[in-house]
Amino acid sequence: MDIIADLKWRGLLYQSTDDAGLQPWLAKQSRTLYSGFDPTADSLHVGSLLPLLNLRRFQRAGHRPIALVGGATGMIGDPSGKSAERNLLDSEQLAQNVAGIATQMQSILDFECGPTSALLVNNSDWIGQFSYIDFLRDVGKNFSVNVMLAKESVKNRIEGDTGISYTEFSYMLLQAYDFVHLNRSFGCELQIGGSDQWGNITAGIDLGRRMNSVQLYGITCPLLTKSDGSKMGKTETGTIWLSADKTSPYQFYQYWITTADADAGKCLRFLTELEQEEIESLDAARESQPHLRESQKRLAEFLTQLVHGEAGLQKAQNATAILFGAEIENISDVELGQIFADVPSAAFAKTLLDEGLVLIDAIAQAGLVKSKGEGRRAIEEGSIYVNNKRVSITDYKLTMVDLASETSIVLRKGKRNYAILRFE
RNA sequence: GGGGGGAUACCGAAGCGGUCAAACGGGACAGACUGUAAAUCUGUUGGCUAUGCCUUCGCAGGUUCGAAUCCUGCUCCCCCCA
Repeated sequence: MDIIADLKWRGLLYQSTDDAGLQPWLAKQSRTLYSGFDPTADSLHVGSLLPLLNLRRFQRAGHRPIALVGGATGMIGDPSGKSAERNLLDSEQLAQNVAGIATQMQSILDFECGPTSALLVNNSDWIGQFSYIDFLRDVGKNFSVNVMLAKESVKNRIEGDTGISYTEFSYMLLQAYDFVHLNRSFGCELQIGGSDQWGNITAGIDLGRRMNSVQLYGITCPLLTKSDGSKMGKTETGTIWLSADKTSPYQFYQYWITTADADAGKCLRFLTELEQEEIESLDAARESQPHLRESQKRLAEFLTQLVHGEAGLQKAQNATAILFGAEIENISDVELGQIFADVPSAAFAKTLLDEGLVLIDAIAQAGLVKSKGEGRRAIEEGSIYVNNKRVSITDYKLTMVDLASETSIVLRKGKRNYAILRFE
């Protein structure tokens, strides 16, 4: 199956600048394409997976991907899809972010495979060179404000209440120039991005025609949204990051395991490389035996392995097996330490166990509840577990018999909030 | 500059002298049911040394036995007129 057909059945092809011509054009020879990433943090998050995987699909189909990190444009802020003016990042923070993102991309794109090796570029390398006057003369001259005003991203902001600053208004020119620069430097001819990037992509194509007299291509994919309308990759507690330091492999795995049935099919198509046949059989299984949650398991497995490697996946699955298993007992400190590496913990003196440590105090200090009053309620409601065993005695005291390992007790509130108590 | 309205817990929003730690809705957190899903149902949602005590209704004062509620001043927000 060729790349376009693959994208199509996955539902990843939203718009393209040349529906008919694209397929033969890509089939003819290896092409160079790019997608941009915003360095708003020192790690990518789940939202970046989709474009990154798309680059990867193209790479596996024999094309050369370029991941562009917006070191320069990140200082401006893309108005597309945003209702308010962006906060600007300072250049030091930006450099740090770019570095962090670069290492993460290496697990997804192949940077050492000969002619189709992925490239990582930073647009501050060329945009930073420009003087304002030069930029206006060489690039700005090619833009019609009338056309720019008509672009969706700009129009929305002008018609909305927030308005748009001159800075963000100019964003489009920078991204358009990126495309032209990559075309000149690397022969890049195709830009891919989310559907909110359409205006920026076509701006780049126009500019390419004017400045380089070349025909460039662009395609967009749908934005990945959840069936309930909320954003993929965000939870109430925060963003799901690709960095193991920010989101542990276990948490990452768990995020996908709990994917709603309604979203699972879409996620499998958008975010995995499973074959059509397998995905369709997972669809069927989800219909007939939803409780087995095969789709969610495959999804979590694929993505955790991709982002955190085989070792990360192992850790996540191990932790899952124990945490969602039966009562925890006869486990070693070492095992416990690995499984609960990212779980908050509190340390106490071992002697406390002799007279007994009041459970309410323990869960409060471990951070499972905000106050003792809340802790009291939680126990009354039956939402507190010691070593995965429910305890509903309000004045329960932890003693030596509650140790799950040599020195630790595992506390849990609700389904999946854990804390470790260490007694040394 | 003139006139009017408003500020209440995570958010929205009632309350307009005592029975107010403050209705109701949303959210959140739990429990039941399930499949670590969705939907549904139930409970909880200021703190504590806990049948009581303490701190909260924009800020600072005041009236009163008693104030989120009344008065004075201040700060901020919205609307109308200039």
